[in-house]
Amino acid sequence: MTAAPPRATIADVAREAGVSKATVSRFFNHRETLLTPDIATRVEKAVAALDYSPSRMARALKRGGTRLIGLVVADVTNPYSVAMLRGAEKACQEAGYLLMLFNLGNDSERECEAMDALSSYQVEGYILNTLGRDARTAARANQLGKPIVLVDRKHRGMHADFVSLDNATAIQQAAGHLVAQGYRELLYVTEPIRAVSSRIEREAAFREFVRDAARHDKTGQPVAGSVLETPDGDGEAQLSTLTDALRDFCARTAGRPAAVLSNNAVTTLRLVAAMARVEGRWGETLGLVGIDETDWSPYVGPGISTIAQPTDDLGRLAATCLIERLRGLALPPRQILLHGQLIPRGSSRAVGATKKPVKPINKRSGTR
Amino acid sequence: MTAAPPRATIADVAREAGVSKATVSRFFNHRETLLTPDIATRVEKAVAALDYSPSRMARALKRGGTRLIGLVVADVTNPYSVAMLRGAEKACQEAGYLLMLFNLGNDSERECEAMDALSSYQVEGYILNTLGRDARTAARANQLGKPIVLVDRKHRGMHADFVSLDNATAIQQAAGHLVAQGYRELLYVTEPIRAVSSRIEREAAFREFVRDAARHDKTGQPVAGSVLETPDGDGEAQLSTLTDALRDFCARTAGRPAAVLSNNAVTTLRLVAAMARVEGRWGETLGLVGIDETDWSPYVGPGISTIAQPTDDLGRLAATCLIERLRGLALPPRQILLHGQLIPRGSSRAVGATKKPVKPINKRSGTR
DNA sequence: TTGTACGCGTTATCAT
DNA sequence: ATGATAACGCGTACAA
Repeated sequence: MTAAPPRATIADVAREAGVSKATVSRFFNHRETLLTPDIATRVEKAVAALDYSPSRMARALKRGGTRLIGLVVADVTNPYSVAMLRGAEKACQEAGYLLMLFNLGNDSERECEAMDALSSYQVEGYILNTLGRDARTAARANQLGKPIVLVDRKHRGMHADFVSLDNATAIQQAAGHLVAQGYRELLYVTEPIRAVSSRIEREAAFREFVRDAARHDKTGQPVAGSVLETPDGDGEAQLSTLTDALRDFCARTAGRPAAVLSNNAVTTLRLVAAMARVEGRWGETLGLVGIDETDWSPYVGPGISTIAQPTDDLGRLAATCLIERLRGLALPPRQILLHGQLIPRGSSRAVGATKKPVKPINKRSGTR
Repeated sequence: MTAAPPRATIADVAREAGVSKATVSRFFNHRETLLTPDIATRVEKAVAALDYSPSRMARALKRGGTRLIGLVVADVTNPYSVAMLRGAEKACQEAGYLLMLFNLGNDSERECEAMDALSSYQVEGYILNTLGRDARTAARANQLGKPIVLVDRKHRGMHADFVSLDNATAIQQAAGHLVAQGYRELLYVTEPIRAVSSRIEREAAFREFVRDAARHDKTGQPVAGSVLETPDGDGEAQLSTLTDALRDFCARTAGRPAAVLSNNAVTTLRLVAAMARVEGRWGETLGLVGIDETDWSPYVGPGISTIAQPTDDLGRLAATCLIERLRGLALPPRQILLHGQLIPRGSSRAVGATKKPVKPINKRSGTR
């Protein structure tokens, strides 16, 4: 086996073609405008012969601009992250950018580490889908002076574009659907809220919904709501706590149609696991609608009703936003919110509920 | 808003500390061995003051070695890919490498494109989880002269390490389990096999299992098996074809306990969708065991029996293998196969079946 | 239109 | 132990 032949350099091509390095460089950067067809083909042949392609490293060093975008993601295991990653990666590729991936594994301590690692490769900008607790990160980020797009989670003190689901509307869709289906006792289950902006917004929207529903009630069947944060961890302890909470909720609301609204896909899955231990069934014992559509939503129990996020669009938009900035767009930070889409299934088909048509919207809200 | 301050360079630090660039460089690369404590602290201060960190680009240009690894993945949407991505990314980070991600979106045409894009950034090696149809890729890859690790799918003609599930054993585990549970009619459902090595191996293993079972049968209840390739596409047409096939299989095997063995998680989900249209239930009408464990396996129907792949280990091993090569390990291509683990659930609990204990092994097989 | 020469930020070699 | 300098591969003034 022969040793690896070193990569051909611009000098090799120049020699092979009998021209200068500058000419070869021009062949790649200004081919049409300032090159003789004769010479161009000579270079072309040499390039093909040596299988040469310019080193992005060297190019970036000279010209600036690595065409690299850093993507920091809180947890690659989260289906939401992957789905939006997919959209972002696609948009980047189309614009000639490549993605450098850094996964936090839900460890917020490593936010700074991630930014630094990415920064040392001169990424031109960042797409951040992170935890948001760490104040140092914001300082670090602003200091970097590179454009940033935040996805799903705002970071306090960070001066950046923001792309996300319209959380308030999504919660209204979900809760409104449940009420329309006849449920009157609502339980909002969320992961520990901490300082995660999307969790804060969703919980706030839920509380507001309940307040409004109570205020405007004329049916004499007022809507009641409460909130449950799932305990930390991932194991048996958490599951049994959740199971107890579900049992408790059932008991507490006996006689009134009750339903659960789930924070996201991770929570929904935990709820499903807990329900498997309760002597009950989604849609009969308890209603359920969860934020985040997944592969399995249609097939678990009677089908889980969801609010589907336009994950692909979110990722695409995040990338697009960033690339616009890289091209020089100088606007104050934008906020782009996309609507989710309610997908009603068996888990929210209350007994004797009135049927309501689905409203399949997904338009972009205004930017500000 | 002030313009972005340009990144501090080694020269800036040198000036600030009143030393030469060489000294600053030494501070980062050979600090302990050849630097006066006095000078070292001066440099340290300057570095902190300017928030300097060396440019990996420039370093790579001079020294070679970008500490970058290219990861080409056939489809980020596939849970298997993501799971192994997670393991790989973690191992890379721990070894000081970063991952550049390229997603093929199941478009094998772009294999070469991916390699080239990654190569232009001077990635030091590749982890490939790709389609394997494209012969050009192998040539391209070998030409690059950089180490490569193949995950899950061999590439004909490609000279590289290979990390994968032990497909033959996995199929034996799955099929053996089904037979032990009393099923006698087996249907192996797979995505279009084409030239994908893992699909070929699994199908071959299935056929072999059936042959052996027939040969050694002494019960008078011989095992029969057949194979079904799912049609291409993703839509309604595919689903109804699959549904018909399932119905047909049920009819054909009426009276004998029948079960389906699924190629991977994607196929399993399609089977689940199809079964939802058939007047039947997994584990009662038909048995089912699928390769790939997923989040939802325990909660769909009576629970889907699976062969769980050690995805995290696979990813980690792939990265580790590659990094060993980068550090100079010169061995002939290795083949590392990991065992899966059977997770029996309701979908394979045949009526009156004998209970068998789970064998929770996951040891590495020999390398060759 | 093409070639020459310099600099991007870093590390390695050679002096000191 | 530290400093000056060349070189890595490339793009771009500037000169021809």
